[in-house]
Amino acid sequence: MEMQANAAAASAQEGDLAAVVAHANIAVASSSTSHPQPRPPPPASAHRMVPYEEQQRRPMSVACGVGDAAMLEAVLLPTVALDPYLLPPTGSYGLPQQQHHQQPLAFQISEHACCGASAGDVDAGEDAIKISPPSAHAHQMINRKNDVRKVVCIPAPPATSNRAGGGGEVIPSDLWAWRKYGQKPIKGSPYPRGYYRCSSSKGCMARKQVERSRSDPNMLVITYTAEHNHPWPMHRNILAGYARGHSTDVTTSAAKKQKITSFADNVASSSPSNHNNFLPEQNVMGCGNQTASNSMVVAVDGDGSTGIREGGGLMCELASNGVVQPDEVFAELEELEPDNSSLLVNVNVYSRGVSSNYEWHKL
DNA sequence: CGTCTTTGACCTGCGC
DNA sequence: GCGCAGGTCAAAGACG
Repeated sequence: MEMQANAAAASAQEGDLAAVVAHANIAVASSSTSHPQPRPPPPASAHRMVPYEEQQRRPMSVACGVGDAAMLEAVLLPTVALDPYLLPPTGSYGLPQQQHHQQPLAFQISEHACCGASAGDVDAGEDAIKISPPSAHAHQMINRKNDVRKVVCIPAPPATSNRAGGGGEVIPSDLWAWRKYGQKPIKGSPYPRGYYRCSSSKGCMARKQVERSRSDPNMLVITYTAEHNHPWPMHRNILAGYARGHSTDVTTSAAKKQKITSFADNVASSSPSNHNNFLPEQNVMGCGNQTASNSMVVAVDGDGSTGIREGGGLMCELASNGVVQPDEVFAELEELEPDNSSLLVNVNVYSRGVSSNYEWHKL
């Protein structure tokens, strides 16, 4: 366990974004795949709002401006239950059930999310992550085939033309392995819509559509359709997707990929006991210790009335007694991946001088 | 070699 | 029934 956690930290020190993300993924995957069984619905407590006053009272809090669901996922996943369309399993797949219930879950998903009535008419005017809660019917769409969709609006990285003839869209990873199977121009929108399906499992019906908001090109509208019917992806699929998908935007090399793959393979082939060692005590991003004071709040508000918000961005606050220190990880990310920093949506990191205290602000 | 993106063709649902 | 638009398929080629 310790060795693997150290490997993650060591990789972070080497400044490889892909490796860091991969390690985060793997840490989750190694835990989740220890319990390959159908995922239960997220607990109702997942959407409990924590008053701002309570957040302020919390010692050793972390406030982070986060604009990327993937970022949230990578950082917060081990202790957070989020939209099951977005996150890998955290219930029976992930944390042991007991700990899952003990978790003072405080991940906030606003019910004022901006998601529109249809994927083609989403107004993503708010500069914040907007995630439709699984239980909120107002944020579930029924398409013409009567399947439920969920829409996520996130700040979009700047469009690039990283491949000749390609759309050049930079899609923030949500850590599932997606394979693009189509792209269509959408009437009334200058931006094409990309179609992705889960590539982790052949039988998985999970799909997502990605397009820029026609009203706010700085926002990406991601529509998820169907759920994953398999555990959190691991081994090489997710890594291959990540490495390729960002290869032209993120500094990569054969050596780095080899490192990532090797790490993944090692984890994948390690014993179940090793898998369990990643979580929850020493998860990669240090949100692990399951104590009553270890909580996290993310408020995504549409009206500013709940949660904490600053400068129009998403504010996240958490108190962490984690083992691995995230400031190192994200400082490395920011330092070494300037071109990819947009994927992290300006998550500026600084330390307060106390090892377990961090603040991330969108400045 | 495996997995990926790209892209034109095809299929399907919906409105008129 | 027809046309439009959205969604999917599958072949070709790129990438590591």
